[in-house]
Amino acid sequence: MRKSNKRSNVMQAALELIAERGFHDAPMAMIIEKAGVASGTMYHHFENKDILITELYRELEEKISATLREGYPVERPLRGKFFYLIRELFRYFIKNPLHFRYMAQYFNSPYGISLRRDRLLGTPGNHEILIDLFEEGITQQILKNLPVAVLFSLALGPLISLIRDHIQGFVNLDETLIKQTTEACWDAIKR
Amino acid sequence: MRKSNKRSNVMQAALELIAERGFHDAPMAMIIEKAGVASGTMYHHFENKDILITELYRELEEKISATLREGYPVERPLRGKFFYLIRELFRYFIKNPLHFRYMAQYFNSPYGISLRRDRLLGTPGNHEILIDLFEEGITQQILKNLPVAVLFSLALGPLISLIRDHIQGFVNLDETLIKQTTEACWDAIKR
Amino acid sequence: MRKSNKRSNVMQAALELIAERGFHDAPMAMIIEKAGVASGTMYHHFENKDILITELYRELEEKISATLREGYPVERPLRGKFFYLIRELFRYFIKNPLHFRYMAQYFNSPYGISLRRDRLLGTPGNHEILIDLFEEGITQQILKNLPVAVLFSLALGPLISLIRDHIQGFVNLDETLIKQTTEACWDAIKR
Amino acid sequence: MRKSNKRSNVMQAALELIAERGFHDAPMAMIIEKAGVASGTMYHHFENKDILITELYRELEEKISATLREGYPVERPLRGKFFYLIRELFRYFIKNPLHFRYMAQYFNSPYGISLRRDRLLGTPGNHEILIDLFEEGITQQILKNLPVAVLFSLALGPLISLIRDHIQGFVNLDETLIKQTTEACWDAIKR
DNA sequence: GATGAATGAGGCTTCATTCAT
DNA sequence: CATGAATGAAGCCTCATTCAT
Repeated sequence: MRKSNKRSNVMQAALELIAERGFHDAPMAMIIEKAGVASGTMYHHFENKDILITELYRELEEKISATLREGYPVERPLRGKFFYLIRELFRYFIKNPLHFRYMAQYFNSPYGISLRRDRLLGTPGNHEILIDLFEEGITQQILKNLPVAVLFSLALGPLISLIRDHIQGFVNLDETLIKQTTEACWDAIKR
Repeated sequence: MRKSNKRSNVMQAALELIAERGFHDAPMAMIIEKAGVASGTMYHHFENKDILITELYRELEEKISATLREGYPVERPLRGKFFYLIRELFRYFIKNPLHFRYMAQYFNSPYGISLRRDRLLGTPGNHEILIDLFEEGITQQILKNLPVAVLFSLALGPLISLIRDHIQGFVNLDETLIKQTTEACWDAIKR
Repeated sequence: MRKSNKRSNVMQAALELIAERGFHDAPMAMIIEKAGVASGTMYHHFENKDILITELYRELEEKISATLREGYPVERPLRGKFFYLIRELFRYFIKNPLHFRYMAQYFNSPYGISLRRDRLLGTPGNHEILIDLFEEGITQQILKNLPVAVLFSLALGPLISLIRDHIQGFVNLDETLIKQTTEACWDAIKR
Repeated sequence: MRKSNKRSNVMQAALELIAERGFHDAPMAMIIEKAGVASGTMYHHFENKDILITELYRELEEKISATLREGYPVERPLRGKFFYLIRELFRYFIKNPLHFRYMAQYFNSPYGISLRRDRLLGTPGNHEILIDLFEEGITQQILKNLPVAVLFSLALGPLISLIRDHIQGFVNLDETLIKQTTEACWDAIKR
């Protein structure tokens, strides 16, 4: 007997509507209708709109995090780990453009504006993976001796920007381009 | 010929409120009150909320654009021009954090989501400056042979990410760090 | 034969919440939670909110009534009986302030507004005790020759008013003050 | 040009509906409709339902207060002043039963439960008139030496109780009965 | 008897906008 | 140009109640 699927219907509807129309223009009533539930049911599961929005963000974050951890090449050298993470992120968001749009909105709205790591990579788990990576790289003198936040931005800033272009249809990110871009990011951070 | 005082009061109030609270949480009534005008006056100057928002966006864009063009080193070599542009952008947004927040929201909302250059650099003018720069660099084999959109992302993605961190207080972008970051971006795009 | 535990939990929760917050601000869900039962259980015992409210009123009324009848001095003269009733009412409500607040609300709401004796003394039993007392007093020319309703008000109006003040902390009704007040009420009704 | 009569339309509608149906069962939409205004207009004048309710209470209080002060017999002896006040209160509420019902509900709901002087006589002005009266009476040894709150209750408790009975049709308060009742109240408080 | 997810009518309020002055 | 009372559609959420387990 599966755990209430009304709840996940709501989440899916919210994801689609908010990603496509924005927080403002995705009224509760619209989400409710798309989810095929009663309004009371919505509020039975999510106390209010803010909580729905935040909860949905957390769920997406967790999914991404799990994806990245899944095949993380613990054994490979630093460069290999870096390439793995960036490539998987590219793939994930190309495959799940709604997740990208949702998170981008979240981070650029008052909901997420004050979140640390507004890099579409918020899970403590992932965050630490990258921090460890960067710190290790600095110590080993493989990476530039810059604040970790700067390395983050150099590595992930272009990714965010490009995925948006790809979703909007301004670029076509194929595997070759992903690889080349990742290499360019590596050039930015490496010594 | 000074534009109406009331009008600029409205724009300033809108900038502050929207930057800090988001479009969805900055109702006309609130902007009206903060601006110290009557609601009728507001609609006298701006036909509706969308127009206010767009108008404000255009004004900010024009300011940034003017700033960048002002001291543009037409004579210097490509690398020097690139460093100039990136550095001035950093400086501008550090000096005008509300402009950054406003534009970031604009680009990540349905208002601006479909704008071509969602890189806080939307003006045709600037846009062309950078396009020319990149195309010239590719031809001269100074820059990597990548789509211009990718070079854009490599150059401006980190900037956006870092300025947000700086505004949020997660990094402190001083001139040294700005220079180092710009160099790293150059490493990313140069051959 | 003890009535279901759940049932009395519900009644106690309803008493407390309604007395303190009013009918309109004591939703079923809140009573349900405070009672520690499931919503289905609530409706198992009380068909709907109105019935719960009325049922609770009846229960309180019966308790007060029983208290008054318990030591009623059948033998003592009229004045003694009157003093007994007033004193016991004072004592009861001072000891059970929530009962007072509940009943006060009940009588002043559409639920009880049309009840004959809106004097916190609704039971036929008690009602008749007082009616008999007053009618006897009139006949014996001990009490003023006024409509019974007027005697009621002269005797119980001050009581209601004072108990509220006491519960609110504006007066401190000790035994001395109770006695003095009762005497004053007697002055009001006696010839 | 009269001051907005929309506002007073709203107040009148609220008075009638709430007095007759109770706070719960007088939804804003119903008041709005009866007042013949748009919902926005309602909220233009009254921030929310609570404020409407409180504001209405204050207005009624002020009206009563003004009525009592109007012909207050400053020159007459204490007893005459007392009779004047009680009689005028009787008359006022008999003439304005909706005011009585509204205030009774207000005092017995969480809105007014914590108000001092829940004696349908809340204005500082009036309140002081009665306090002065009682204190003077105590000093002059005309009245019983009881706390002022007790004298209040003895004087006004019966009035409240009787007016309700009158409005409900259980008694018919004519001038004779008013006079007799007032005399009984005087008996209660006088030495 | 007991549970709690689900329901949906309806309540309160917001908010962009209009219009008479 | 400026004012601010008025508008009403629409948004968010509550709440008594039901029903399958």
